[in-house]
Amino acid sequence: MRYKKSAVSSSQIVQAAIRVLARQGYARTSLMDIAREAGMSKGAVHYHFPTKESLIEVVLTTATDAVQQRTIEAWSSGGDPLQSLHNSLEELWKARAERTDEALVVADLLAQSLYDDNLRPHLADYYRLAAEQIYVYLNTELSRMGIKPAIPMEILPRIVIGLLDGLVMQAFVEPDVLEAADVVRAVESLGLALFGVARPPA
Amino acid sequence: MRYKKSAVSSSQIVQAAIRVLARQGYARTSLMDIAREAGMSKGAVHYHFPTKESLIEVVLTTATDAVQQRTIEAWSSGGDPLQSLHNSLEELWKARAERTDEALVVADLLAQSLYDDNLRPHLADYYRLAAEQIYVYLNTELSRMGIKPAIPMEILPRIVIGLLDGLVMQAFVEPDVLEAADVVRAVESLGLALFGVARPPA
Amino acid sequence: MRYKKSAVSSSQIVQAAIRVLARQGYARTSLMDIAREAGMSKGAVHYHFPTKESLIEVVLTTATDAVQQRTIEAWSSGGDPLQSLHNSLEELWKARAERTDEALVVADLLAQSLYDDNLRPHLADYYRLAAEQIYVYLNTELSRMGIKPAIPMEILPRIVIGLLDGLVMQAFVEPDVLEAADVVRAVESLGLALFGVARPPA
Amino acid sequence: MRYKKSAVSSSQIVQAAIRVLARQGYARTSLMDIAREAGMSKGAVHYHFPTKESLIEVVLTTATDAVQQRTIEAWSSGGDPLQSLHNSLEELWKARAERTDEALVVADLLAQSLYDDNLRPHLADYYRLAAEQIYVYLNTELSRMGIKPAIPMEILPRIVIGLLDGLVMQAFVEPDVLEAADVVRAVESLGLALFGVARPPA
DNA sequence: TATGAATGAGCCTTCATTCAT
DNA sequence: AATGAATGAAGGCTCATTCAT
Repeated sequence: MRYKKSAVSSSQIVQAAIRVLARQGYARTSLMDIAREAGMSKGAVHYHFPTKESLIEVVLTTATDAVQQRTIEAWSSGGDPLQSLHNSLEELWKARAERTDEALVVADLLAQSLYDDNLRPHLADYYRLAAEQIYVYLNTELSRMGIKPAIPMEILPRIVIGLLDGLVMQAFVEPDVLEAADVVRAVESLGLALFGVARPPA
Repeated sequence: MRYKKSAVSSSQIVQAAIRVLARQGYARTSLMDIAREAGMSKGAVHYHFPTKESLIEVVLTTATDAVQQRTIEAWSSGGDPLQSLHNSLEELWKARAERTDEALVVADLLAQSLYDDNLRPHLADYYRLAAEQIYVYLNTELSRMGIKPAIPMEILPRIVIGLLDGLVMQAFVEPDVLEAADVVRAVESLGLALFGVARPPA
Repeated sequence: MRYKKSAVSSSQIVQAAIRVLARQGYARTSLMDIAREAGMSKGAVHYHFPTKESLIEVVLTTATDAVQQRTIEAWSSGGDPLQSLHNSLEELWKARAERTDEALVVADLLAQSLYDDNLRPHLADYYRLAAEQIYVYLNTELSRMGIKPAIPMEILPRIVIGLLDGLVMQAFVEPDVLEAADVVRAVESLGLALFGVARPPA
Repeated sequence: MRYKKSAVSSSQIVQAAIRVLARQGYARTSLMDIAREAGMSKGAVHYHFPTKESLIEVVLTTATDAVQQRTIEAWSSGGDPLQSLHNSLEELWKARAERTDEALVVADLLAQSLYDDNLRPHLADYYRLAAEQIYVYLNTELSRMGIKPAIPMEILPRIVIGLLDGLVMQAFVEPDVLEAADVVRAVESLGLALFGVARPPA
């Protein structure tokens, strides 16, 4: 009973932290802010997470998991391969660009991780996992369609992720420059071009 | 005379700030760190830049300018269009991925800018300028080669920048996963595929 | 049965506290440290000792008792009076200087007691008891030997204690400066000189 | 001019710290207490002493110096050797037992030093210096008087210091048990007994 | 133009204590 | 009799900022 409460409080804190971080960014967020958002005392936060770093680590993995989780489902769409690719790309993009709290937190902590040795491995994992997902998906689909990509399959997933992440940052900085439909269509064209397949008319 | 000295000190501070920020990241850098690196007192820094924000703004524009400047030269290579494209892409990549102080600072402040209304416009400018450069270049080259891209020319530069920026973040997080040659070759293939041109053998 | 268990836990806590205090000193010891050493929760410690002060008081009396107890036996050696004195002094010294946990705790809390009105009386008792012991012993021995000291019998025990305590602090601060044999011999000479008796050759 | 101010403030802080420590003891004294006593902000204290430890170190050396300094003068009394010894012992005692702020601080930090590796060396120095002073004095006086002590000259100063320090702690714990006159007379007798000299009648 | 000194708000963390279970 | 959870008051420290010189 008491243990359950701890788990509940613990995740309340993490969720609160994600909300505050999404709103203010890491550099401007104090434990007090998080405690207040979680409706607890500062002491309670420290009871569950001995240091700020330990909390942020959990926050990061939680946020990356959320972003990841949202895309996993998108891969299994089956049916028409072209339509499936389209849907998957769209979800991949939305999961990052829709300014969900988790996506914002990942983007922010990504920069932090450049200088924080505890954070960096988590982001490396995040990239690796995402790359794997895409690799498996593309490998299946492409062999199903009997075509070979123009660039090595090992690097292709990294390209996809990089492209999306980089575009997301632009979208965050200039919200009106990039529209979802345009981006998806462009990425799609790009992907198809690689395999000598013409994009179907919009 | 006095003005010159002031300008010298001022830029010494900015350069010192770029070095320190590249080393420690924004969230872990204090004005004291910067002053020490610049060989001055904290008071002197405040004399030249009334607030920390005002200094960071100048730092950001200086850093983005440096990254920008490095690529401008790359565009004018002329000669064989394919070779020219290759060279330009390579320089574009290196300017971001070589972990120069300026590139690191831009990557770090990019995240800051999500929560800092003073910083964001500068990054928007940076993106806009880079996109314009690429637009002009591609427009010229493509019409020279008489081909039309498969995706709108308006969005194409954004794609290129996004792709490179996104890949750079991965390279920063996992230094050994992406090698320059691979990236350039892949991006190149990607670009060429868009225009139905096969990449020349390595 | 329940009482016994309580008493057991209670004394476990006190013993754990003595160990931790001997290791870290009062100023650096928290109730958590003590609870952990005792293998209990913080709440359990508070169940047995409502406040930290109340625990420390018991710790102090326990520690002084232990130091005291160890010397009591030394007094009853009988036999050759000179040899008896020698043995007693030696034990008196060792009980304090051997860095037993209890001796360290007494030394540490002695300083605390200067500012803690609850602790001071306990130390006063400790001194008084030790002085009494020595008084009784010396009185018996001296009258048995038929000699009179050169300084008042009332102050003599205080002198002995003071001498030993003061030397112990030096020994604690500089472990290698004072060797047990030297100290005992010196104190012995001192004592004997007071009564015009030459110390027997080593 | 500015430098002087710094030195002044710095020593104001140290003096304030000594007053507060003498009043409350190390374990109960915060930097805020010291800042308030010094009439400055907490930040100012940290400006002059980066850490609490660094301040305490200076406080300790200042306090031991003060205690030391007070006795140095006492040694040079010249004249009748017995009277000189008496005066010196009296001053030695008073410097410790009169509850001057410095003496209290030394007594308190002495216990701290058992667990603080930065403090211990300072106290070792304090003991060493005091022992040396006494050594030189006694050596001169005794050879002037043509007598030899019953215990080794190397250990004799340690005995004197230990005796006084130990008695001081008793006096601090039980202010009314030990009176200065009694102590001095007793110590004097003790010293003289060592050399076979009868103490002159009070 | 530059410095040393000082401020004060805020930060992360520790800790004795309370309390429901 | 004991625990896990939570509190809230300090505590030491950092830091952007101000100011007299």
